[in-house]
Amino acid sequence: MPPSHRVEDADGRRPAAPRLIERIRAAGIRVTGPRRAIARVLEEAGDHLDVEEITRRAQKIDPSIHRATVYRTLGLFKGLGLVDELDLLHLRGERHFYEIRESATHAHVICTHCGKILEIGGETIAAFEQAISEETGFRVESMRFEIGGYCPDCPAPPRRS
Amino acid sequence: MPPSHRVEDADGRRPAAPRLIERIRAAGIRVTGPRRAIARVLEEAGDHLDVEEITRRAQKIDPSIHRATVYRTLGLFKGLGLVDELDLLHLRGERHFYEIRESATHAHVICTHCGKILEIGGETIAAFEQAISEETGFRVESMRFEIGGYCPDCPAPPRRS
DNA sequence: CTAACTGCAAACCTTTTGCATTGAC
DNA sequence: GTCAATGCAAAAGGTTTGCAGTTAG
Repeated sequence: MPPSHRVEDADGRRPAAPRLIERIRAAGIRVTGPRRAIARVLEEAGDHLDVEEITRRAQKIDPSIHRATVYRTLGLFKGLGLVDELDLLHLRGERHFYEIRESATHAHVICTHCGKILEIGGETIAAFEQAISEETGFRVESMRFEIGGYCPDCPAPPRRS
Repeated sequence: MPPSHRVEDADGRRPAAPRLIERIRAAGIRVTGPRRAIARVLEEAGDHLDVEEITRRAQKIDPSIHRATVYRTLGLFKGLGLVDELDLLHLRGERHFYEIRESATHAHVICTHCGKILEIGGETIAAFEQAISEETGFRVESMRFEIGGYCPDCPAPPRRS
């Protein structure tokens, strides 16, 4: 599997990232150098980043930013509902990945052979959420979909029944 | 949150567990004491167990069974497609939970307030899998659904919009 | 008999925490 | 000025691994 997750958007759309820092300020939370840097890293990322990579990129902006701060900041952003945490089927160990929370929920479809990740959104997901709400009576707050399989470019082994 | 996950089956159905050990033997893999014990623990479990709990229960059968063996055995079972690994939205830290793979995929719907877990299967899931296959061209091998929200018995905070 | 499996202990890796210092508002 | 945020280092928590002894087939 490749070292980085190239993400392809199933329908070619890439929604503009909301300005994280403005939303933090609006929430009455202090705007600091590290938070600014980490927000910028997330906004400029074209793929899912793990903490190590976020730290590396944030340190290009300010080398004194510490790993612990990255963890705390991501926890903060997550608590505010600004980012989502993924683990991508643990295909790359225990590390977690982060992405800015898009307006709509989407599923991650992961090729277990080549590591390619597709994101699926739209009507399929909306209909599913609706069905879950109706069946369970839950008020759904977050959905995590991680789907593994073989992409059209990869040789799939014969089905073990 | 309660210390153990009582699982409620949305439609009252609890499918009979396949006999893990027979499937292991059929796969030409050695049947040993620890594997027998761990398989039995999984088959008798009414809820999702983490490694610590599986180890504890397996040790009731044979006290010499070691944690490392439990990890290795679960990895083996997982590789054979006999069990699934969950993380239940990380609501209980980084530990992973295991369950026997049922014939059909199901979603875990988790109340983030009281920890209750509902399992949803059936037509809703089948239709979703079908839609994903068609949209992506992937051959879907496994799906992990972890949905968080408030169950009907728990007070939901007002929506932050 | 031999390769696969196990128990044990140590190593590993990611994430969290306590504390003194710094900095945003 | 005050309380929140940060850097650092150490601890925690879960999982993996090397190795020598054991065992299933």
